[in-house]
Amino acid sequence: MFDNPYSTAVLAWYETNARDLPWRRDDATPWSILVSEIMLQQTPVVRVLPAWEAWLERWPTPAHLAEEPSGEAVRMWNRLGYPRRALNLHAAACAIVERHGGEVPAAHADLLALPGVGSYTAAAVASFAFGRRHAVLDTNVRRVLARAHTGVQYPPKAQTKAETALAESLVPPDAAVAARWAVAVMELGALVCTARSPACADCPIAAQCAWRLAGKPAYEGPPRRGQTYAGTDRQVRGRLLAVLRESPAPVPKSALDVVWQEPVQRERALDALVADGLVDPLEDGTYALPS
DNA sequence: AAGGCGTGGCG
DNA sequence: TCGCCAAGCCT
Repeated sequence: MFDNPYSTAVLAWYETNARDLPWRRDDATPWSILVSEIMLQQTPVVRVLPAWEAWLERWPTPAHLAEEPSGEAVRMWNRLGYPRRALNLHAAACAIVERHGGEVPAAHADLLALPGVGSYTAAAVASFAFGRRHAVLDTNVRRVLARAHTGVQYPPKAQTKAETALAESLVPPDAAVAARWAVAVMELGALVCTARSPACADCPIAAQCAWRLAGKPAYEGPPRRGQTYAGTDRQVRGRLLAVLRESPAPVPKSALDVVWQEPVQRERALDALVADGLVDPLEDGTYALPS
């Protein structure tokens, strides 16, 4: 039996508080929505906006991207971070052309089969682009439900079955309403029920929020591990790839060697980039983005 | 299933 | 300052 005590207030709040994001406009396509979802994985909206515009200007359909070498996708990705997403998007475009006649599929299972598309992204695209009824559970929604429903400040580090079950129990029966609920509760988490300083005074469900009613108890549990960056392989990979992105031609290894002093770590990072398909070692000893 | 994978802004 | 955080995915 469906009982979502938050949906009416959250939906009404969304009507007047939603951001005007380009991938939410009427002229957004399933492809442009898929691109936005991949770009938004672990990446703030403000940084995605210009990248999304440029990407769709150049590749307005999956077929346009599929025609190009994967390295062009990596180059276009610029400094968005996690560049394997560019490779995934290129491979997804190829798969969409080969398996779906160039049209982004609407079925969750078909979306899930695309590289770089996990359960969240598949549900988001099915919901936002096609109006399908799915639980859309991202970090924003997890935080809202942790607070409003469970009464704790933060969700657990790894997503649990209980969270999935809760999210599914809250999906409105009607598909169109469900899609609206999905984007609305995400937006609430992004704008009001934020991680560091939630604006409870502006929250449409503050009166029903279990965490607020309990006096906003502080998070209890294992320390949430922060990802260090300086000195890691990730930083080295980032520097190596930046050299290749910025060079229109293949580069000699000496151009890569200068970005990191320590040779063992440098070689390990380069080997990993090659293994990941982000870098192509050419026969003449130079390196390039993949073709 | 815990940890790797980029980047940059903010409190 | 520097740790935390930002519409996760993959192995």
